[in-house]
Amino acid sequence: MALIDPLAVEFTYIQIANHIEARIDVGEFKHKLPAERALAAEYGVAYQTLRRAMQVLRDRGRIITRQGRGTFVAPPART
Amino acid sequence: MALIDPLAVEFTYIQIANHIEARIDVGEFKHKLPAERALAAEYGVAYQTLRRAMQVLRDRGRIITRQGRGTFVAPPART
DNA sequence: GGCGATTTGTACGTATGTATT
DNA sequence: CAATACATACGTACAAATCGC
Repeated sequence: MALIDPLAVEFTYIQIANHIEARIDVGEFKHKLPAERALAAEYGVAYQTLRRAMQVLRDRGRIITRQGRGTFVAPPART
Repeated sequence: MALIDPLAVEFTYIQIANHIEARIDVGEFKHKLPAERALAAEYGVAYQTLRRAMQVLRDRGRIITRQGRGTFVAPPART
């Protein structure tokens, strides 16, 4: 599965952020997400690159991260 | 001048962000800031660490960064 | 309370790409 | 076209918080 294309228009960390967000939307991740380093390995990117993607999702309000605990799906924002 | 103390309570990139912000406030930087790599060398930290500090200042609304052009002091926010 | 395992956080140094001058 | 300057990406090491035993 050619998930990440380094030559794509979108940057790697944006592609990953979008992909993880889709996995949240589809219900694959309901509560706790895999460890950052596990996700980095899964996507075949550097840890710091995956951290960037996570930062994007935090900015989008989709995840909540706590040191030592993990990363969790954020409750849907009230509309 | 022991600018950055790796053993301080604040993280390196926060210390640097605060220090650069003070230099802006004091009028040392009025328009254009030195290049990121020059600042990294001046503070004796890695380029990516200085980039983090700059991100903090962008978040604080103190600077504006443009690829290929440089980093500039942001006009004061209206109150 | 201690200890180890797990997980996120910071920091480093480097390479390459992209935009501006 | 060359020099300058910001942007992304990699891989690594160590620190800090949390959890289970």
